[in-house]
Amino acid sequence: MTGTATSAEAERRAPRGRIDKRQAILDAAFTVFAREGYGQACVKDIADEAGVAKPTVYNHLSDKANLFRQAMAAAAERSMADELAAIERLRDVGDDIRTALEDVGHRLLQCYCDDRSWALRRLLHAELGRFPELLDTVRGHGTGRVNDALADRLARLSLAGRLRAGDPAEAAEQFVALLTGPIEARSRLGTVPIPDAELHTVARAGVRTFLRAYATDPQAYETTAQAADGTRG
Amino acid sequence: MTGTATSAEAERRAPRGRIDKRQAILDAAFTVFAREGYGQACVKDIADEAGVAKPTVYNHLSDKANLFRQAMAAAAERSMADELAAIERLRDVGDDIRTALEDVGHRLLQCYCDDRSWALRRLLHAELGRFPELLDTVRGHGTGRVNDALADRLARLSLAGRLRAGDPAEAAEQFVALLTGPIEARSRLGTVPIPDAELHTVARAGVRTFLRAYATDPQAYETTAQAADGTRG
DNA sequence: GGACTTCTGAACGTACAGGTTCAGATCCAT
DNA sequence: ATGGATCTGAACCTGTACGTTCAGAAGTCC
Repeated sequence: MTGTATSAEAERRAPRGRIDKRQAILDAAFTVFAREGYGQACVKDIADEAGVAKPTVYNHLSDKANLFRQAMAAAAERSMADELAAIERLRDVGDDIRTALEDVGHRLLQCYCDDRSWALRRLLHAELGRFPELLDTVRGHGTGRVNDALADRLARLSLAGRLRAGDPAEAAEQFVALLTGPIEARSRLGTVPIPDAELHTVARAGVRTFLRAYATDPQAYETTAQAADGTRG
Repeated sequence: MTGTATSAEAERRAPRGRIDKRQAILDAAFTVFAREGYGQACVKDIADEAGVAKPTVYNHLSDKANLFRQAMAAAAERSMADELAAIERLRDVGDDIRTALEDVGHRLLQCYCDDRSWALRRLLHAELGRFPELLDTVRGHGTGRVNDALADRLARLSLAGRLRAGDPAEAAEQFVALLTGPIEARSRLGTVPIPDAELHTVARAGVRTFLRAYATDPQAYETTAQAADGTRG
């Protein structure tokens, strides 16, 4: 479609003998798979998107299936790294747990609402039947590295007496659920962008409920102004 | 899978000419789409699954796309009816809100964990790009009929002074999130069956957190024994 | 510059799925 | 039983996508 030689095209074609086409192919593959789904995506489109000839794709990655697996793995790695980075912020909670949790919640929601992140989950759901091993690839082998990391942070907070004692894994589960659950519906499964203000609102609401249930002194937080959000579709 | 097979079998041998094959076709279509995904499912397989010739499929439902839409709509209707029925139980809460909520939570989780229900969500996620109108079909035009119904019930409970006042839609959102979030991970997106005991555990945990945050007198519930579950993968 | 590797573009073989056609069988109503 | 509707099974057409092949161009290393 964009096949005619524009200047942008010339630039993309410049490094021709380079070996780093692989990354471009994987990126393009994820883009196309995300747009079309595994079944409907065709390798030619991926090659075009990557600015590469079709045989080059088969040269670097043997199969369409393998191409899909690799692309998903790469996307998952990036996505997971972002979320883990967001959680790291809980390593040094100041005086205000509430603000810290809201901050982390907001960052997690930002990761979660990224286009690539939505696409990753959509493709995971979609192709789990055909690629069962994909679940471990994406979640990071276990209950999920994100949940585990969050559980670790919450456990430390419990130990420090800032949160109620209990199963940290369960608390992490519920914390994430309180954030992502509402987003799923509001964004219409990722098809509608959510303004950052609404992400804040959802994060605040989630953390409010979480703290009411998990704070050692829930009443302490009830004084804080919590109304007048009014961000709802 | 066996369900449709038997019904298809029964129809195949008894009345061959007359009968609404339509329902059999829609059932079979959903089964096959659930197993293969839209792109990889082929109409021949659906016809076979329904015990019907291929032209008959095209006779009743013009397109593969239309076939998909109709099959999804039918499955969604059934699924939504089940969930709404579960929520109806909140119309007459006795003395014990906690037990009532746990009961509803458990029933909702049972609906949610049904094979067809998982398949419906998987297909929705998967094909939302190609069939955007599907979201309204499945959720029931709006924030989701299930969420709305639940919000109605919670609003009444708030008005009766049994739950804290606040946005009922938000409470419903969070209630559902606290239930379904943990299930998503535990069942590995529906690929692993969850024993009913674990559903109970998750429902109890979700309701416990929900009530700590939303009950008018949270302390009243803290006396109840809540430990010794130990159901975790 | 020359040898070696990689990439390109286009063609090819193959397989398979969507959708149609048609003659014959089956069913329902009268 | 007869007529009309529906279903069947198989063949058929067509488009498309996977994966391969190959000659030649372009980059890389000596």
